[in-house]
Amino acid sequence: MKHFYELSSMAERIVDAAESLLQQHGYNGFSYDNIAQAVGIKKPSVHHHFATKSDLVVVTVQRYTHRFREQLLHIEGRHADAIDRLHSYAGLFQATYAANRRICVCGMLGAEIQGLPDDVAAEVARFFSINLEWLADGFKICTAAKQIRACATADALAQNYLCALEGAMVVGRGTSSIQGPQVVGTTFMATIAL
Amino acid sequence: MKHFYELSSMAERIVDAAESLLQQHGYNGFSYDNIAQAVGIKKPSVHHHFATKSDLVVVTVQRYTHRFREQLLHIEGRHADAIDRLHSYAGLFQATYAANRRICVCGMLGAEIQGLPDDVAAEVARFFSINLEWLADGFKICTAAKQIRACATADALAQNYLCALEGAMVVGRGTSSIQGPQVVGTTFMATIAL
DNA sequence: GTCTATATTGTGATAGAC
DNA sequence: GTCTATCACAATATAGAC
Repeated sequence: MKHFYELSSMAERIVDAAESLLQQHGYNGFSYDNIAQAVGIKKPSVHHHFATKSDLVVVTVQRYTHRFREQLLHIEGRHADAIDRLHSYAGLFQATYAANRRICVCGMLGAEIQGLPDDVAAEVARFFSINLEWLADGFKICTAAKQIRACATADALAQNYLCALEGAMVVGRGTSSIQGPQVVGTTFMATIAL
Repeated sequence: MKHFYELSSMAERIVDAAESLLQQHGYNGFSYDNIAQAVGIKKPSVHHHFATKSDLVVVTVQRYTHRFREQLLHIEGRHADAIDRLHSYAGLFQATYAANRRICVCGMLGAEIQGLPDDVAAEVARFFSINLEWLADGFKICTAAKQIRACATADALAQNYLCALEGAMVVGRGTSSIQGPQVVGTTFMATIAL
């Protein structure tokens, strides 16, 4: 399997298309032909770059997770305060949702997880683990610094925050809401504020 | 379109199968042949009961929503206290998730909403509206009775609670967690407790 | 790398016999 | 109500020419 660092420019465009289609229609909702049309080549040419659909999606999720980690680092660079970092975190989901109500790649794949290839499922689990760990670290700092009320463990708060944001994308879509995950994140942070 | 009240026993079994398949694989993840095998008839016989897939799914969601409302009424009958009612609400999601990690029919369809037939999308929106309204009423009572901290509006709390529970099913699946939405609901209620 | 052509299987849906 | 047979099409994937 190719690493997303060594993708040709066409392979990169294919992954771009796959990411977008995954966010809008899910694993079972797009085909190699959709990809082919999106990037302007024929179906078999897509197979030349990614032999199987599961290959393509694994690489797509790996790149998605990698970029997410870059964003987390970016937040750490911009905000010294843990509360500010956690607040900014919701902005990552908001930015995705604001782009034509796209949802998190792993939120979509999490819903579809039964019937997904094992290697895809493993990447989804990895994405959530990374996020839960990052969030838990943030909530630990807030708790230790007494910046939030001691109402739950850092792990439980991390889980709640992530679930609320992922759920906000799904519910927002279901209700055709223009309002995105940010407001849900803001409410959550308000409920645990001192 | 048939109403779910006047379904023959075979039609009922077909809707049972559709509900289960929707919760596990989503709209794009099951076929009429899957249904046929689940209930032990052939594919064209399924079409005899539900002419199109969108017909079948609309009726399935309508019945699902109806049963959910029955459960809400049941909760109101068992609990006089609004806090208890809201806590019980999470149990509805927990029961679904406990059955082989199934997720909410409308959580799944909400994620897939792009590309779904319009009449299906309308039923999904209706499910969420009903739930948000019921929850908002509960949080209004809690707020008025000063049973919770005044940290957000009742509408915002309702939205947060529903999103957290829907998200918990998706994230739980993605991480192969045995722990379900109940614990997320409990954490949320703890964060707004006095 | 890209293409045409094709294999194979699955899909939603219909016709018409029983 | 159920079946066999079939349609028209879309899916993932491969072979092999250019």
